Amino acid sequence: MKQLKKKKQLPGSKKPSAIKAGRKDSFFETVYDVARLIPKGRVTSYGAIAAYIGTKLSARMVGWAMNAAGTASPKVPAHRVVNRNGMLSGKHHFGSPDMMENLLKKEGVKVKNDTVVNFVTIFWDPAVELEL
DNA sequence: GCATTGACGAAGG
DNA sequence: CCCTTCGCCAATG
Repeated sequence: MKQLKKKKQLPGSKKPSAIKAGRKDSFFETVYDVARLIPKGRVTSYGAIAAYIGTKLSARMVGWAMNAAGTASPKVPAHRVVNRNGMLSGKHHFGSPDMMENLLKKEGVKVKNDTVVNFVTIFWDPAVELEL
């Protein structure tokens, strides 16, 4: 990422993060909860979780939460979460780049070239499955 | 305290 | 159709 100081972040852009009022206290815990609900052999995308939570405009935060997920008490199945292309973007964060693929394959998810083959078929959308 | 980054996503050129 | 840029929000340097 080059990011040559394109626009500089505007000072004071701190908006009240209205995250699922009444759900979890932390935005992260909400993400963990949803991630843990992902059935075995199924995968979802960061955007799907973000949309379910309500922060679809900030799918990045979901990925960020996943980063902290590694330190969560029950390990969050972050390996079932991929980007909208079905690509295992966060495989480098599992300690080993092969671990994520291995885990997915173990659950019956076919991974080819760092990408979930039948991603569309096994895609698990919390907004649909859970029907908030 | 400001600048940069980050496991994304959608839109524009 | 591929690549670049912007947006969002939080954390880190």
